[in-house]
Amino acid sequence: MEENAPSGRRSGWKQDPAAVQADILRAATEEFARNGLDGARISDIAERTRTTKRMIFYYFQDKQTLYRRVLEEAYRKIRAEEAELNLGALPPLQALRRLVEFTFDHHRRSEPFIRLVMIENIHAARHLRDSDLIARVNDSAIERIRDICTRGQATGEIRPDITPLELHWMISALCFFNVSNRPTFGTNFGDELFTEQAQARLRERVADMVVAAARA
Amino acid sequence: MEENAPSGRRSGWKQDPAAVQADILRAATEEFARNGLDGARISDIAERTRTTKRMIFYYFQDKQTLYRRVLEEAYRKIRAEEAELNLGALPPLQALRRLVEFTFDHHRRSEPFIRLVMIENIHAARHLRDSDLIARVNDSAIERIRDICTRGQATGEIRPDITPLELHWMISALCFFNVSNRPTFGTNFGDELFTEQAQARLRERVADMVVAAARA
DNA sequence: CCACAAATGAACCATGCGGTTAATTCTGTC
DNA sequence: GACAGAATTAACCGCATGGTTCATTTGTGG
Repeated sequence: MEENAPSGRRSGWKQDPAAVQADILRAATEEFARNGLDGARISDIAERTRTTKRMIFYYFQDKQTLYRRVLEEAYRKIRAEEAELNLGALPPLQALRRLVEFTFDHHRRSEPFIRLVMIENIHAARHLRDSDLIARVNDSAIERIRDICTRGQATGEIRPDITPLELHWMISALCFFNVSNRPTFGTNFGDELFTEQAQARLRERVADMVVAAARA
Repeated sequence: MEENAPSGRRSGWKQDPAAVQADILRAATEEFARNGLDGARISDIAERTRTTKRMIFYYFQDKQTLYRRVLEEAYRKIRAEEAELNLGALPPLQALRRLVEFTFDHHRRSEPFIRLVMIENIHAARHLRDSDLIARVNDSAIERIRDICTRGQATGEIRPDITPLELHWMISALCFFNVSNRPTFGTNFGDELFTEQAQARLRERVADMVVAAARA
């Protein structure tokens, strides 16, 4: 009686549209992250799939729409991962440090997402702006910091003249750049900062910087 | 008797190859910075020029070569501008602060360059690596900081366990991100941080952060 | 089991675009 | 002022690539 969830187990079935779409989205994410919107080839995406080029246009109208869906999905996934972090139990400055460290690690593990954001910035966030789905997915990121701030400012541990948005900007800048600009930075100045040890050290330096910026 | 400099005044002359090449390079820089390597159209570049598409291939063999030349020229120009800054006269921490503030302002004014670097990062710095011209143009950036460090560490103002490379990384991250990710950041969280006042404030926050990270 | 829709496959199409050909005009030289 | 080589123009080309057409298969509800 109860119908299976669309992409659930359908053993015996020959068709599973939801799975096909998910498969396309996965392949497209890889391809767009690797080569950008213009650089990506639909036929290459198709080859990474268990289906054909035809189906890509069947489920997603055109290249731009597919790209937008990829972007939406990537944001959704990343924010969901971030949401798992529970900082409410920690004292404000410790929570902040933990958030920075987590973000540093998380960004390093999320190169495809970082690259999609880079690509979107090259395109002046045109497609991001077109997407209504994303709009309020990001608020949670700020809310998490706002909570830290209000708690910390109540106890006097955090200076009153800093905003959650500024803190988020700092954290993002340092953690994002570390992944996004590794190629040119490494080429220009060597890869010394990208060994495991150097990265661990950098991680603490970044945490120190942000905490120091917030401390009263 | 004395021949004019290639791109100098050639009034009366109908041909000026050097000027044509410079013109192409200028137009190509605009186009590549705006649309990326794949997004840029040679015909669009030609239209922004006083010459034709054919001449682009005549002077620069193909699209990739043109792009590489654009990249080289952009790096050369930017490092030349940065070199004008004279920090030797200032005490170490003051020099560092001045460097951060300068870099913050300079990056804001150099969006096309920032975008070229973003684009190059998307391409894993492939073309940058191909260019031998650029290799040691960047050393000066590190040397400038190294000088500050050695001076500051001699007097004990600067902590001994920080490297010029780390400082450069911090400065770059904060100043670069401010320009590179403005589109997505603004779209996701609003443009509050990008007003003149907020930017001025951010500029000081960034300077504080870096100086604090360096201070013993 | 039939009708109808959703899903799929193979072959095809239009054209934008990077790059070229070949002929023409400059410019400096002997 | 003729010759050689560089600079320039206009017209052209191949083909990769986004997107489509049309026919066929697969699944579902009556």
